[in-house]
Amino acid sequence: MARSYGQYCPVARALEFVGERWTLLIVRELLLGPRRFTDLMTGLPGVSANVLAARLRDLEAAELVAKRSLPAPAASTVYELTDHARGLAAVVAAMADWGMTLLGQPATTDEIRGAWIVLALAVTTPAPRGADATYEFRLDDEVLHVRSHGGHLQPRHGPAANPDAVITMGPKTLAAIATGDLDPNSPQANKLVTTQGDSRAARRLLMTFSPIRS
Amino acid sequence: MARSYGQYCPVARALEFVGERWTLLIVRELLLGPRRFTDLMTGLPGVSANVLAARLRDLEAAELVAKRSLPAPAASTVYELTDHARGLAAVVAAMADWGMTLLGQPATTDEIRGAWIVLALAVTTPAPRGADATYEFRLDDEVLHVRSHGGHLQPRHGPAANPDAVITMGPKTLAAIATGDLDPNSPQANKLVTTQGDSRAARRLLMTFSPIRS
DNA sequence: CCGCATCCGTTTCGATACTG
DNA sequence: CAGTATCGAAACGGATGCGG
Repeated sequence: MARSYGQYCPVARALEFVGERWTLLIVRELLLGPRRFTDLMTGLPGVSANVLAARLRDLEAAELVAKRSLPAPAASTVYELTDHARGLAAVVAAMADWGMTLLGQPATTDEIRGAWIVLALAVTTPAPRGADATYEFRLDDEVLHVRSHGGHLQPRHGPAANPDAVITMGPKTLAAIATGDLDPNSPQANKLVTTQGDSRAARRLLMTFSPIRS
Repeated sequence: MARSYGQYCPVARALEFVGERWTLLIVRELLLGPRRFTDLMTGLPGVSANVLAARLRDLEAAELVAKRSLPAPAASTVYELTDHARGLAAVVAAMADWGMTLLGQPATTDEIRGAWIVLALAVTTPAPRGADATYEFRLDDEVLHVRSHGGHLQPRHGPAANPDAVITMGPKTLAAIATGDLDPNSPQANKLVTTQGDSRAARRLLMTFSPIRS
């Protein structure tokens, strides 16, 4: 298990479980749904297999992650968050909110995944209550969807079963909207973003993703 | 500087700044006000001087911490958070909130500081708007105060200039209230807690610190 | 005393290679 | 696909030393 801080403090205790390198990023990946080992490897470029395996072992021992065997044809195992670990969504959200302010321009060595931006936006953006809807995002070859439900935006891996709107763009374009570098209402954004289905709702969602400018 | 994750993701970026061991606990200490190097050493039992010095150097380089020289008589330097770093209060709050659920009983090797519990409670507890008040806490030899202002509870090191109420107890008693192991209205709590000044308000504050039981 | 810097043994990380 | 084995590099932790 992880090294203790020897402090009777909730913050220190939380860090003993998720404070090690890569751990919170694994949680980030699993917040969008169950994943296989190799899915996590590709979603976490830079991590090495032994570290990932060690973290998953520790998280499983702490009952924050459960290993589940998929039924018949798929013959594979997936990792998923337990209910207790889903409480970490607030921690990841706070990190995403603060981290957005210092994201800046991507370094040449930075990998970009649409899932990371979608997650950050979804967990930090309040959704209108009572107006449930599902949006599918296609960001290069990544497909995800976001469900607006109960005042929250719930992001998920994979396509939506019955999306109200489909939004297609590059992950960098979405990042530019998130950082405020690109106004989703600008003609420039219109060239970079394609919407299908309820385009009006899709536009409204993208506008809520744009930070308030002073 | 800290090692990069090589990911263009707000969460990863935040972790590059505050994800290393001890860093977020240093922020925890500084959220209650400026501190000298040795203050931080005693507030962070277990940290070694070289690691603390290294973290402070990195935080200063990232402009999250500023080193300030105290005027004439005190002839000393203090570290304090910059405005940007104060945005981490939300991260620490989320950690404290989640960590509270797994705090349990203190291990025999655990140090206990009243400041840790007061901070955790203050940042996770909503305060009534429009009813500003100042509470002084005396937890063994530690003295802190909490100001209710604008719907938030602002914790601080040291005594209050003009407290509405003074609350005296052991840090473990406060922790027991925080975890729900002790009902602040119980006769047992009455024996362990002393209040001066506006005792009614003090009781109300302690009740808001108690988690909702199901 | 305060605020570190230096040294050194131990632990952890990261990259690559290898296996059922 | 899902990891384990190995090994050099980096980080951590504890002790000591030292200038202001």
